[in-house]
Amino acid sequence: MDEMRQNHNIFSMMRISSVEKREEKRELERITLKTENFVMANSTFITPPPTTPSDFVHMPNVFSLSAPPPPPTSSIFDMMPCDISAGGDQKAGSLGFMDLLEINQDFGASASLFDWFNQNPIVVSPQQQQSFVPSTASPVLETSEVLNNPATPNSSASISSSSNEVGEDALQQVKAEDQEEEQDQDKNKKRLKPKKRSQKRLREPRFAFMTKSEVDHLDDGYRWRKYGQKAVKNSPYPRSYYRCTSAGCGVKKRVERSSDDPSIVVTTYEGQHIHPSPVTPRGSIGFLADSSGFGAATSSFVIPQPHEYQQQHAYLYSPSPSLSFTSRFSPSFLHQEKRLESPPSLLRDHGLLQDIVPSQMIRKEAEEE
DNA sequence: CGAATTTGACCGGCGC
DNA sequence: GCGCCGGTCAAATTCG
Repeated sequence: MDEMRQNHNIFSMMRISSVEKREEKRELERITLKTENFVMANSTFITPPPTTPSDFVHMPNVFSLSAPPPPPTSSIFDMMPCDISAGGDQKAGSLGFMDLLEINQDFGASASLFDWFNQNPIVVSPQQQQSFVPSTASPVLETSEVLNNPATPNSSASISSSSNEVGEDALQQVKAEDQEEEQDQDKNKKRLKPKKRSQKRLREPRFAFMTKSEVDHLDDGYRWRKYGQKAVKNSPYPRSYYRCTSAGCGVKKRVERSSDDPSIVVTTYEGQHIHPSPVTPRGSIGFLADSSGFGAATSSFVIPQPHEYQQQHAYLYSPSPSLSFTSRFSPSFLHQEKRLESPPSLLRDHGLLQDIVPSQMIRKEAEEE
């Protein structure tokens, strides 16, 4: 486990809307791949310690597509191809990969990310998800597909109510219909019997990570079962689909390798684990065991943050007050180093934290002000 | 032998 | 309506 983990270095992540317009999705993917050109060109990321993904970057799923990508640098921060202020999916999202990374979090007054989520239920209605207008609205939104996950006791499902009831009704109706149809068609072989698919699929919040790894399927402490693989358009590399093997847990993830840079793996989580990680990595507890960010988080990780990093995060993720979620949420992804037992200087020696404060970033900050 | 993976078919949404 | 495409299913196959 640790060994595998050490071979993976997450250098970016982005949040992905659960209800994406295809256009947005394609653009997102395009940009996602583009980012690889900006990332850590000089870094090898072979053996980061388990707690080193200091190059974690939070990226809202809806980028400012018009924003030109930054020039290539070796900085993890410079790679961000988007204007965070463009808003984006502000739902609470998946964080499970943090488990793998043993990343510590700090959510201000909250004892943990999970606590923070509990205190700040963030969900997005499909309408809101589709528009994603950078707004000054509170990140706390109403109704979410998240709520449609019947097996998500720890999520903010309590807000959902009506949508859930409707969903259950529909499900029962669909089930009844399925029974009838299956009786008629069960003699048919493969794939001819209609399944519950007739129910409109409701997407869970998605959360994507870009990692630099030679291994496609990153070990994040959960057990996954591969259920599909598809060729990716414009890419020689296939996309693999995995599902959490725990009973009742509908978390999925898909893994694909960048066509531009085969060393880069894009892992997208969807849904929320309803169970703790079956494999609890050393020093990993609490919400980290939940890849969705909502689930079975119980512990707290409140570790003093280096002031300098907070400043960076403020710059990176809260260019506007409207991003209260993002600005509070995402910076913590950059705080993995908080938990490091070794000082940052050590990491720099390994090339892990170098350029953590790129000069270019500082310039940008000055420009924006 | 059970679990996991592979893989081609199928489903459903979406754009034209 | 049709075709494309992402996502899923499930039988067949492989693996441990």
